[in-house]
Amino acid sequence: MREKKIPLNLNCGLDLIGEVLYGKWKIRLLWFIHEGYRRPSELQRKIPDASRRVLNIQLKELEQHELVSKIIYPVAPPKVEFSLTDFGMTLIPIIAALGNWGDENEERLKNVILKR
Amino acid sequence: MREKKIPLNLNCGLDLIGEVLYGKWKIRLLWFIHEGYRRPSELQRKIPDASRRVLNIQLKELEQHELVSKIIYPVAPPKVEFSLTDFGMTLIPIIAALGNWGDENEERLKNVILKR
DNA sequence: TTGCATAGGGATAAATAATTCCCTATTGTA
DNA sequence: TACAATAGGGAATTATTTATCCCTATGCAA
Repeated sequence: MREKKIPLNLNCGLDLIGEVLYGKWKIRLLWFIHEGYRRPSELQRKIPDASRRVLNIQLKELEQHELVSKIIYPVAPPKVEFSLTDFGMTLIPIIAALGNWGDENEERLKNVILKR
Repeated sequence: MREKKIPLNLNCGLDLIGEVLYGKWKIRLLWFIHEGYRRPSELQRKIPDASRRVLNIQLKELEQHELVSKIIYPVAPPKVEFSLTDFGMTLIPIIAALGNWGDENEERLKNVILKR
């Protein structure tokens, strides 16, 4: 998310949450961090379909939005750990609900997504 | 969503729900239909920031994914009505949770989104 | 008869998002 | 010494999504 030409909509709760949660991998990042995968390389391995680059970028945005915090250990080779902030933690039940809905409807969803 | 070059990920519930809910206006469309705004022109007026075109496209995808159904009345001028399917209805509590989280954290979210 | 409301599609342009490839640096291991 | 793992940024390119503009059609009201 760099400068936008199209003005932001921040009119309602759905606009607001959209601003911080849009991004192909953000919800999964939050979820995996919550599950205890805190280092960039671990997250990378959990989400092999995403490019390293995008994960870095989206992690940085999550950090700017105060959903995760980042600790850089001054060692070599470098060590970095992410964790959910208290604020980020409040999203976990909602993300769980999203994932559950997807799991519960797996059959049907695969059908309608792929049928086209 | 036309042909994709990048393969779909349908590994977990989060992937699946992402496939049907991604799209800038889809969640809002579902919500407004749930609130009783069923005609395309009404939805348009509720979401003036979206172009007519995209709303049509996203409504069509929601229909293909069986979250909404569409009735075309054979009259002139044309009349069309959308409604949530039973399947789509099961998303409403989750969408409500998303919206509530956004509303409850309005201050903070506006801050972190705009501070940059 | 002009204009508006209805619904929606095609073509194209613009904006945004994500990928790919290549670069820096350090330490430990084969 | 060469290579892997660690973390991450720059540039360029591709993919995807959304917006803009223009078109069709019908019926009603001023």
